[in-house]
Parts: sequence; C-alpha cells; structure tokens
Amino acid sequence: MRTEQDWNCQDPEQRKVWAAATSEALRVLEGKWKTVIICQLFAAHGPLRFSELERRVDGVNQKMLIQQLKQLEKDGIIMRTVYPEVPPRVEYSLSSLGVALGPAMEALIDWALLRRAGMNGD
Amino acid sequence: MRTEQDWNCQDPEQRKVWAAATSEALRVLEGKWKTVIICQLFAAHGPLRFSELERRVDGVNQKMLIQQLKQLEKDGIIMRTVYPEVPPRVEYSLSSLGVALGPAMEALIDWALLRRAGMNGD
DNA sequence: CAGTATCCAGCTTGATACTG
DNA sequence: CAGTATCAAGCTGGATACTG
Repeated sequence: MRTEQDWNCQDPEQRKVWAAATSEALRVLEGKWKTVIICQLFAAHGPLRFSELERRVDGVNQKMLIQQLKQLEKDGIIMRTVYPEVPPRVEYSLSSLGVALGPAMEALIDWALLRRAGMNGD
Repeated sequence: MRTEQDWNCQDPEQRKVWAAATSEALRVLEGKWKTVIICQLFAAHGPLRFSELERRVDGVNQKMLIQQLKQLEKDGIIMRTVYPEVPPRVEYSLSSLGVALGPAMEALIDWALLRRAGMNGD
C-alpha cells in the first residue's frame, strides 16, 4: 500500500500532486476539535458515546462537538451508530479510513512533542 | 528520539497531553498554503527564493504567500535569509524543526493518497 | 524582487436557549 | 441523552494598488 513517493522525485507535476493531496488531507483534519476527537477515539480502542466524548474533549461545547463529528463523518473518518433506545444512545467510532490515520497521527504526536521540547529546553 | 507514546496507555491525562500536542502541531500547519509550501521546500532539497515559491505554489497570491511564510517562520518551521543585493534576494529554507516534519508529512501524503483512491475506486 | 497597505466577504467559533 | 436553532465576534482568505 506504500505509495513510493519520495522527495527526490524530479517531476514538478508529481510534487504538486503530493502537495495538493496533503493540503486536502489537512483540510479534513482542520477544525479546532477534530484531532482531539480522533486522538480520543484512538485511545479508546472502541466506540465512544456522545456524552463520553463531551467529557473527554476538554473545553468543547455541544454545538461544536456535534459540528465536528458531523464533518468527520461526512469525510469518512468516523462512523455514527444510533441505537433505538430510550434514552437515546449514539456511538462514534473510527472508520477504516480513520484507523489508517494512525501512522500520521503518531508521527504528528512525535513531532509535536519534539517541538514542545525545543520550545522549553533548547 | 522516539517518544514511546502508544494508544494503549490507560492514563487519561497522558492521552490529553497527546491530544493537545497534536492539536497545537496541526494549528501550526493550518493555513491554506502552508503544507504546499512545506512540500515544495522538501522537494526542492534546498532554499527557494520568494519568486520561485510564488511560481511553485499554484494559485497563491503575494499577500497570502508572505503571510503564510511569516507564520511558518514565527513557528520555527522555516528560515528566512536576506541577501543584501540589488535587486533583493530572499531565500526560504526548512529549519531543523521543519526537516523533522518529514515523517509526518510522508505519513500524511500516504494517507491522502489512500483517501483519494478510496474516493474513486471504492 | 520582495514586499506593504487597505478593504471586504465569508467562514469559524462560541454563548445561550430550546427539544424529541 | 443527543441533539437543533439563533446570533454575534473575530479570524481567514483574497483582490487590488502601491513601494524601497
């Protein structure tokens, strides 16, 4: 599944394809709470209820959480399952595309921590 | 340099640290042209002049390019070098923190291409 | 060449109140 | 419990014109 892209490629068009693809990818992850939601879903190793996400995503309000969840669902990163019960139960989980984000998220976490370390110590 | 973070960690506080770190990291990369600029700098394997970036970053206008470059510089990802010549020459290159973004960018590109494939074929 | 300055439309976020 | 609705402030992106 590796795409064999590498920075040594001399084809300007190919480089633009990567740049555009990365741009699109990042646009899907943009939004103040999306990465937090995704991280929490990874950490949970399973579906989370709306109320559980509300507790785990520090500082988010209902409207924003719902909005971000809807966008993530539309973009195919998470799945929403409704259980026809009273009171209502709705669970959110990572789709296969969401799970495939794992390596990128981990690389991002590594970089984020490196960045933090540089900002303090260095 | 690996941080040994893994999704199995059961400490909720630790998970919040990652989520917050990732959020910060992504915020630094947000902005319509930043990933394109970064990709082009990686692909160039060396510094690029302002005008060269303007050519390579498809569709950007001067104001936006400068704004994004300034932010990337402020956030420590790129470096700006001014050569006291006439006409003026300014070169932009990745800092060590910028270079450290490599693995994350590659993982993101892989995911972006996987996502595209899924959207067409699937 | 590599910027700066101005102006503006539209999107994003958030507070607050209400509902099946 | 898991949403929807409304309103407003602030930020983002972009077109355009000017400058050392």
